[in-house]
Amino acid sequence: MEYNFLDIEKKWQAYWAKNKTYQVNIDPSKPKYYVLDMFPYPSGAGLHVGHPLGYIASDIYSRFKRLQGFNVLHPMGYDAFGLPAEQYAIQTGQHPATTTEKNIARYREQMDRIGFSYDWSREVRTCDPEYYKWTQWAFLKMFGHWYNKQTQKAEPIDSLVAKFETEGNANVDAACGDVEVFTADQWRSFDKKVQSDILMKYRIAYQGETSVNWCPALGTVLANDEVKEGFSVRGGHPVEQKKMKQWQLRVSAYAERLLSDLEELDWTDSLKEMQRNWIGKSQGAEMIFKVSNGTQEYDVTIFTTRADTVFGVTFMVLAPESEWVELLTTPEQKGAVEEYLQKAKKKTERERMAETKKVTGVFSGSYGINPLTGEKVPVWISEYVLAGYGTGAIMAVPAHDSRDYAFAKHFDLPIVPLIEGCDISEESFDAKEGFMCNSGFLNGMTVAEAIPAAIDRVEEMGIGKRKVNYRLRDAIFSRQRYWGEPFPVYFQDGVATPMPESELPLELPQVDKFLPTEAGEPPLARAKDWKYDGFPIEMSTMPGFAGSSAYYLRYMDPHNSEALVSKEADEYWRNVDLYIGGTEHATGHLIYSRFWNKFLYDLGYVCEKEPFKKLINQGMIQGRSNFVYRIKNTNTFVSYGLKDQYDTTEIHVDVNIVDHDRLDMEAFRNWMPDFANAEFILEDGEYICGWAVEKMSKSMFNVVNPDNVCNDYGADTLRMYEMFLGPLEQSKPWDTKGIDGVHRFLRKLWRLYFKGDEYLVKDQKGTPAEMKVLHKLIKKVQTDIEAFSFNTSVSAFMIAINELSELKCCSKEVLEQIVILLSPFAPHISEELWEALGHQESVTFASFPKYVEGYTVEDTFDYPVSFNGKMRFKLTLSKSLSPKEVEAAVLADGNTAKYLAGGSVKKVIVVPSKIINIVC
RNA sequence: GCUCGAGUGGUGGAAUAGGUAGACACGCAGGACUUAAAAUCCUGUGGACAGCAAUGUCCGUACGGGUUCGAUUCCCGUCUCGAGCACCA
Repeated sequence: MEYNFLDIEKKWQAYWAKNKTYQVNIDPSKPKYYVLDMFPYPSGAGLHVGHPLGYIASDIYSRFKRLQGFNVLHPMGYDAFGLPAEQYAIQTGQHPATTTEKNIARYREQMDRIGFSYDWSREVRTCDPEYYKWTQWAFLKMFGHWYNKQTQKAEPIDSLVAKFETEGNANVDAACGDVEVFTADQWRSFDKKVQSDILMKYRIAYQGETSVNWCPALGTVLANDEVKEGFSVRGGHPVEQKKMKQWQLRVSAYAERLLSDLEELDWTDSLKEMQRNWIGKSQGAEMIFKVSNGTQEYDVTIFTTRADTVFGVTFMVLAPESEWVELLTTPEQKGAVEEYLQKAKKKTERERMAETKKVTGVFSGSYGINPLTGEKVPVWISEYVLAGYGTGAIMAVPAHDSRDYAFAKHFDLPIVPLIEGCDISEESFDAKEGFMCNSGFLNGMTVAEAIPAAIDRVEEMGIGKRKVNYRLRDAIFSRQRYWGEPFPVYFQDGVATPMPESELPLELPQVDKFLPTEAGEPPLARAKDWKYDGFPIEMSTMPGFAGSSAYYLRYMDPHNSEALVSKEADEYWRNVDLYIGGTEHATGHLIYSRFWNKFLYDLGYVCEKEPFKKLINQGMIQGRSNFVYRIKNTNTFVSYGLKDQYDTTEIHVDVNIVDHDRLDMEAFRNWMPDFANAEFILEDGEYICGWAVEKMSKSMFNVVNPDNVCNDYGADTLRMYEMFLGPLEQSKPWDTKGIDGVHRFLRKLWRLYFKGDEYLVKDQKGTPAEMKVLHKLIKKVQTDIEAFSFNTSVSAFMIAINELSELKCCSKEVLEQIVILLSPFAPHISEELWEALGHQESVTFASFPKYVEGYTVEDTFDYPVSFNGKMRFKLTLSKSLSPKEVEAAVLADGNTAKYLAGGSVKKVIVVPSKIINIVC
């Protein structure tokens, strides 16, 4: 029997499906382990070789954990709502559900060929009404709750209303928008609309006017993490700032918990750091400056992290969008200010970013009073102050802040140094070091001492207090699109009202077109009868991250129609033990999901406060592109080595018609009509292509399809090769030519069991030499898998199989365990060999072998030797030598001695009071 | 600009509580078996120098320093690449 991978893989994939080998159920007698992949968005292009990398790693780990006796939950599903399907629908008129369905079928087919051990009975799709029912349900819960800062958790909105009715809102410490203080009597006197507007400012899911990232080309708003450098992540269209009324999630309320709970997570430092930066905690103080516009005085609150520099304030700055601007602009400055505001408003986000170094601003006409010095300072308006951070107003200290410095230089404002000996002639001194000067009672202190001292004084004076600010903003939750979850909310006389939970799911309505209406309303405005009880239903839909925020919970209990997840399932599976996916979700999905989980935790629906215990970011697999070189204005192509002798253009060539960088010239002529008559200038009779590592994409003609690899080499080879390529977390280029080595390994393995039709395995014990190879391998594979170092374990397999081949190993005892060890990596061939060894049941249900320490250690001999009568050494030798010989070796040359005793020892290294290596 | 991470043969990459640098694999070169090819197997393969040879010597982990008997590994500085954030007061 030859190693016929095509038949073998087909056979076992069918077997697993038929026997439901990987279906799991709650089993309290076994420890659980939950391994999750970030579910894919099923795009029309299908999977390329890079996509399954993480899935293969998680599959290996899942299979490993099963062998160790864990009850492993390893599900898969589809993040199926999203822009590409909708854009395709706009172009073709096809319903997004149709294309999505088709793409999912294709993904499934491709995944099945690789032999994953998913429990497909638990599959979820975010676009399935039975699934998004629970997305909508969570939204309703968020709508029905507020965040109590005193208890640091979400509480029902009814409890808030009860408080308002009895004592007003003065003692309510909530994460909320700007609300005036009112008494219980006032509250009761408000009409329904006013009450509803006030409550809206407290809700965790709320509707509010805010500056949003508006993408005209896509006709929708986008979240901060969906925008990169002023362009949409999907499609790369320009994005501008616009004020709009939008649904939002009060993620900011959870900022502190999202930050502090990072500590207990087993994530990479870099990923935690990214989240910390995104949350952006900064400790400082708020301070009140009296500001007068000549006729009236106002209290303007500013935020600063450098309270110590208050003696160096020479001006103040307001954000253009700040509400103070209108109040503080004097009649004389009105014209200039308005002109400036107009200009600033017109700029897109992109332009603002491109001009960050350009200093712009305008004087308001008002003056503020420095509360500590009593000095009068001018109040300016400038774009460099952001309305959305802090209070939208700052005290400017040009000597110690580079932005203030640039502004002061540009508008010729005074600069007062506050730190002894600092040089501020060319740039500001931003470092927090040195001793204070020109600073009244702070003089002589270090910066570290002065900051708290200054805040203490400000608090004593009652003109400010300590304050922590976060950069994390609330998530904008509506999208003006069709292909997403509808909001289960309708508007009764302008009051947003939640639908009853019994109405869920609120299904997406049919529409004639997927475009916004001519009036600029979202596509849902096209739906007939988009009404509830005669009232209009919200027309935007939820963003992509809505459906992906709690999918890991749904896998625990995917068919439950009564709850997102039953108590029993939640308490058994708890949370994800191992999560594998790309780093691109660091500040999006992984923040939202944590927020969502914490919210449900507050409400008691889930029992763990963090969703993903351990997280690994797999690297990207890049493409390896090939090039041909066309001599300009001809149809002649010159080989790589000779291209410098001509004036050439580099052209991407399909990697599938190139083998080992040698071009198949006939295939090239047939590839595209343009090249039908191509002529070649060869070196040594071959056309050699150039190459480069680039992103794997259609336009670079470097896409390698996993189906082709499975056809040519088999899924087991693909799986092992992807792991062999390099460390999981590292980006690395795909290069098909290296795959032969892994394939050869599998064939060599096969030949240990079969030679032609002859079955070689004998029912006998392993020899000591064979047992040593086996147990070293067991130890290596186990520690490597536990450390996610899959590339080195593949190497270890290769070495072990080479050694066993050399030993002509035919022991059933040894070869059986080899199969178990290999089964996480190459499940198909393992099943086949396992069956050949006489087992009825799948190798999935075997147990992971235990190594015996005695077999895994080198043969060593310890010699206590004293040297120079002073030092004492312990030598570890790999060959037996007499103490005399060893002593001679050490004495031969003090520290680095050389000893040639019959060729058994080459080098002796002696380290005082340490172990010494002797190499044979 | 700030914050992380990384730089090792022709290629992908091994090896760090400091101890034979280049495991394993690809590629390349040579050989065996074949009419031939495929497949398989064997040998060599960082660089320089010396030798008929076994072998030996020196240089080598981005660059420059430091600690150490000993540094790819630890420390300081420089350069390059990658990722993230970016007027966050």
